[in-house]
This record gives sequence, C-alpha cells and structure tokens, in this order.
Amino acid sequence: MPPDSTRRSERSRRAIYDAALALVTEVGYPKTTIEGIAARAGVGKQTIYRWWSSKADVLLEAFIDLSAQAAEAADRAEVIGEQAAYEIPDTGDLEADLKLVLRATVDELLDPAFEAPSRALAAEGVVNEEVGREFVGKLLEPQLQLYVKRLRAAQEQGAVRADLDPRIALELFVSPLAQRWLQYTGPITYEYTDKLVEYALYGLAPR
Amino acid sequence: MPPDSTRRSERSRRAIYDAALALVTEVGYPKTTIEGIAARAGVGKQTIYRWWSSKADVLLEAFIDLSAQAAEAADRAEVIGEQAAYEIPDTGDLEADLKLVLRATVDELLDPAFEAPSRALAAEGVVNEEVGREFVGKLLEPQLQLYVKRLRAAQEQGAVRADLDPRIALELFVSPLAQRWLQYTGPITYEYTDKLVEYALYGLAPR
DNA sequence: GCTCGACAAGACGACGCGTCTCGCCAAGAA
DNA sequence: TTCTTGGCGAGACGCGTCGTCTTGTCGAGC
Repeated sequence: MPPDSTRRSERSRRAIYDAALALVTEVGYPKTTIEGIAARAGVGKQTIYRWWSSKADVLLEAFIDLSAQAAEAADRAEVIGEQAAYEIPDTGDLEADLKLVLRATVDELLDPAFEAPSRALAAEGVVNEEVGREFVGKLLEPQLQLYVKRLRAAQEQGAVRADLDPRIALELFVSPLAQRWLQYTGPITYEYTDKLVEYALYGLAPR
Repeated sequence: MPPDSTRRSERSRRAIYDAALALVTEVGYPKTTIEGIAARAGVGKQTIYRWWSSKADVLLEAFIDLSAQAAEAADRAEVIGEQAAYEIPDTGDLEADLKLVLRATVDELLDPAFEAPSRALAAEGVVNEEVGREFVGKLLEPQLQLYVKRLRAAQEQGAVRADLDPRIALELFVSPLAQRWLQYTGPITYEYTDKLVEYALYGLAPR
C-alpha cells in the first residue's frame, strides 16, 4: 500500500531536494548516488525509496521545485526581459521580442545552477523515454507554449504567415539552440541566436 | 607503458563490438556493463580495460565501426536516395533534395539497430563533454558538413542567399528533427520534415 | 496515554566496479 | 628447434552502491 502522505516530513523533502541539486552540481550526475543524497540530507535511505522511484525521479522533482521557486521570485520582482519565465513580451516587433527572449535563454543555459541538473535530466530523458516525456511535459513544453502564444499573436498581426503551424515554426529558432547546448555542436552566443531569428523569419531562399 | 597494438587480437575486438551493440539494444545503456560485454564476447575483462577507457568509449568505437560498415555497404550497392551517407544529391531543386535526405534520416532514426546505440552515446555526450565532443566530431559533424556543401552549391545557384552562414542555416531544419528525436518533443514524420524544409527555405514572415 | 506510521540509522546480500594474478598460446628471436 | 615476450581468457579480490529489511525514536491524532 502507498505511504500516508499526510504524515510526510516536509523538512526531509526539502533537505533531499537541496542535497540532490547540490550533489549533481558538485560531482556530476553519474557520481550522484541515492546513498550520497541521503547522507548529505541527513535522511535515511528508506525515506527516499518511500517517496521516489529512482535517482532521476528525485532530481526531476527537485528541479521542478527549483524552477517553480525561480519563476515565483521572478514574478514577484516583476523583472521583465531578464528571464521572462511566464510570458514572452509583445512589443509588436516580433524579431526584437524573439531575440530578447533567446538572449535570456542563452544566459540561463550557461547559468551553472541550472545547467548541471537540467543537463542531467535531459541526458536521462534521452535514454529513458518515461523520464524524457515527463521532463518535456512538465518543464520544456510549457516554455514552448509561450512561443506558440506569441507566434499566434504575430499571425494575427500579419507578422507571420497565417498558414504555418506555430508549434513547428518555433522549433526553427529554439531547436538549433537546444542542440548546440545539448550536444556541443557549436558555440552559443547572442550573435548566433540573433542570426537564428533572422534566418527563421526571412528564410534561406532569396526574397 | 601502452600495450603493443601489433599483437592485438582482431577477433576479440570484433566480438567486443558485437557484444556491446547487442547489449545496448537488448537491455539498454544503463544496464549494459563491462562485465556483461566481456562475458557475452567470451573475453576477459582486462582485454576491454586494456584498450578502452570506459563503457562509453567502447560503444563509441563500436558505433563508429558500425557506421563505417553501413556506409561502405551503401557505397558498394550504389543505392542513391535511400540512405546517402556520403553525399547529398544535387538535382538543382534544393527543396526536393533536402526533403528526400531528411526523409531518409527519419527512417534511420527509427531503425532499431541504430537507435539504441546512438541514443546511448548522445545521452552520455550530454552529460560528459569529452564524449559529447568526440561523438560530434567523429559522427555528427561530418554528416552536417554534407549539408554545408549542398547549401554552398545552392548559394552559387542562387537558391540560397549568399550572405548566410551555411553551417547555421542547416540547423534550421536539422536541429528540430534532432530535438524531437532526442527529447520526445513531438512526432517524427515525413510531413513534419517536409514542413521544416518549407518553413526554413521561405521563412516565417510573409513574402 | 496509547496507537500508528514516518522517520534516522544502518545491516544485509547482490552485483558491477577496476585491479590483480594465474596459465595458455602465438609470433618473433636465438 | 627452443626460448622469450606479451596479449589472451578466466576469475579472485576489495570496494562502493544497489534496493530491501530491521530496529528503535518520535510526533500527531484518537
């Protein structure tokens, strides 16, 4: 039978999240062990096995929690443009808006606190379809839907062709950045993401 | 001191490649162990540790070998269009050529014999920069350079703007497919890759 | 005050790690 | 031919982590 969640220790849960994120950052995902997380968190191993099914599962929840905290903090501070986790700006200039957001994404991808855990989860997701789909569903796809929304607005404004599928269109500038980050296929710079936006909007063929 | 490669057993090398590829396909990368590869190949563990530094290293060489064999076979058969590992066709119609090659790539990505090992290596590469760079340098980048060559030809033909960087341009249609495959962010179909080519060539903005 | 179940701690057998020590055997030297 | 060399298959070894199980503690609700 499942454990009684009303008696669950919030203190342990938080300690486990913190320990998991710290260990992944410090020693890397492969050397992060359940035993290590338990020891660091001052927690019995059984407490981890009681609530999570695997190392990846722990890290996924820890990272979701971290993202939620970060989004909340950004929301409170009402900082626009630095890392708009909740919405993509709409100034009426699609090209400028996309360039701005992609530059912010570049900053986030290179932020060590986010890089280690998200790399670990992405890697696990490549080889473990269940983890992959959960990672995408809970973290990646919601971000991508922000682009869908912005592109739909652009279609109404006439800045993007009305017959295009926004969910595919966004991949033209998001996926190249993602691939460079995931697979080290090239450098990640503002100049690069700016070009991606330009190439995607105006096409490779001459006008 | 390094071992004497002139006395190396070719028989063992091949058996190790075969065992590694088979195990990754059958039980998955995480459950593939050096001990398991050795046992399956009928080989002492030390023989593996003598010539390779890690599980990823073994698999990388095994997969490179597999790819080389496949390319050689395709070359011999002179099959054009099904899986052109050596060159991208140039019929003068860039859109058609790219659609054809991307459709072939879709087939390859869904081929079980290639999928398991290449997923495993990609995953390892995400979290292990050294493996990642080797994977890219030896396997991925050579493939991408075929697109660079084809796009350069298209630029000379006037089918692609002369001021674009072909190495970035190719990412508009290759990376989205790669991301969907790696991260399960969406279905992979011919219709999808066809659209990628169209969107990339003619742009998102109205003409 | 009593019960119940999560908790920290850690013992347990299983297993893969990477290193090592054995004979065995084939190729080149004497 | 005989001798030497070094990779070879096999597997023992100590170590660390796995996931499970046991023990005693503690706090919340009846």
